[in-house]
Amino acid sequence: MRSPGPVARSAEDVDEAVFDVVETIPPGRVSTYGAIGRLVGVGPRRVARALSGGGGAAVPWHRVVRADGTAAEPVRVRQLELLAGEGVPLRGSRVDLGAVGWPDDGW
DNA sequence: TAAGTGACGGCCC
DNA sequence: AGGGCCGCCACTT
Repeated sequence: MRSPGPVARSAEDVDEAVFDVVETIPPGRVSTYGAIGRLVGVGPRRVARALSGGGGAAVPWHRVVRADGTAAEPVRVRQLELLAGEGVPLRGSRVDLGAVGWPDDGW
């Protein structure tokens, strides 16, 4: 029928899937590369690669941080700035995922 | 084809 | 709490 085994999606489709999920993150909430990857069905590094390629102004890339709550080096300053700007509580230069993590542990 | 690289993550010390 | 190691995976050289 459609796909015989491991979902053979094109690289572009994976990017789209990642952007789609990221756009679902509510303002004031923050997710991680690993969490997004789990929802999409790819590894965290693949998610990072998708976001590094841009994606469009509609994609709130700043709501995606590392599993330990720190921001990726190339965008660290800018990202913390944007997060603080939308009311995300920061502990130093680290996001408190226990408080604003998304999705909720139920996923 | 092999080796290097990166917006990562989990484990161990 | 901080830092090193190694595994992962797609892309580049």
